[in-house]
Amino acid sequence: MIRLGKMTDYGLLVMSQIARSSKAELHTARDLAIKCRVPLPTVSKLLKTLLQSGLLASHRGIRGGYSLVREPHLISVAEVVSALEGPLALTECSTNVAGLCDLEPSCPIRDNQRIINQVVRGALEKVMLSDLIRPMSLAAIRDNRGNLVQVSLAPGRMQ
Amino acid sequence: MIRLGKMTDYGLLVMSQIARSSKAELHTARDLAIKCRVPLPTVSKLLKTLLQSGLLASHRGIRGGYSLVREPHLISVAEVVSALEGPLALTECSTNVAGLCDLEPSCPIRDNQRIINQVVRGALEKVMLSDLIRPMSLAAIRDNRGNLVQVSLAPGRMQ
DNA sequence: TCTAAATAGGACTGAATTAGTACACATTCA
DNA sequence: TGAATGTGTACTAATTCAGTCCTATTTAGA
Repeated sequence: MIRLGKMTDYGLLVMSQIARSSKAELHTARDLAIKCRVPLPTVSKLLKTLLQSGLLASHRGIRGGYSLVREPHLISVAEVVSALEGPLALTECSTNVAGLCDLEPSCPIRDNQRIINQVVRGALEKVMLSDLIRPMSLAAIRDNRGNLVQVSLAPGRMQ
Repeated sequence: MIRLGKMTDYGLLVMSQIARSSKAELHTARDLAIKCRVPLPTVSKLLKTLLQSGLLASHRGIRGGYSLVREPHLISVAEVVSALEGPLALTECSTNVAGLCDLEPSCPIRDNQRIINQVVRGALEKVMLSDLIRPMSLAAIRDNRGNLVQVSLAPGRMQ
């Protein structure tokens, strides 16, 4: 249905792992790799990216490690996804300077993308990291007003 | 931010093109290719896929062509995207039979995916094809109750 | 009944992207 | 000073995707 790269999956996994402990606690790349069962170099790469995006803080040197810069309920899935998928152009045309695209000035693709992006982004902004750290029991997310909304996890076509 | 393949973009474009005329009218692959400025073989491929997904009906032979099976306001973007992106496993693990994944039984990746998919799908189900066929002026989509909701198309980081 | 126009289906290829690895360097603390 | 840890860059292998081509089938009309 919607394609999140493997890296993004791992990233969410790593972030939730960090989110499970107290905010101040430091986690080394090695520890996270073991706990998440993801190869160390890959975790390391992820952590660097998340650091650069300002979602993590790092301490170097022996006894170093990574920690969240905010509480889990203040970090949205949208932020993590944005960080890892990059400021992504949906297709090359989104990055065109005006005039390059021969469908200009009323490029319908571009409009479609804008609409869809807006909708999807809005949806992901409502899911917070704290919603992901209860592995088995989540059945609701927060709506715009912070109220819990039922999420149907009914069996069925999952795409 | 979210990656829809080029094919999906084209697909939405083609679908909206068909949706612009009356439901009964037939459109040949050639016509659609010209109007959408997408290569004919590509359009042809798209149409076949959309046909198999039950979103289009076809008439063979000379004077043949494709038409929508439902009114544009009854076809959601989610349906078109599902049809074109395939019954997509977000990562390989979504298709595993139980036991293959060593993170079982409480695979957090899987749960994350389920949550995110649910949220995104819900969002895309609210955008109908008819919302895409007003290229320049769309500023609102329908919410769960069918009311128009403002969509902020403010300039800014578009991911 | 023949022909042209159109869909149907599958095989193939080149290119782009991504996941993952490796290595050299920098920093911190005991 | 040395060990543990993060930082940054470059590279490679694998996968996926977009796009093309070819051939069969169906239909309408001359």
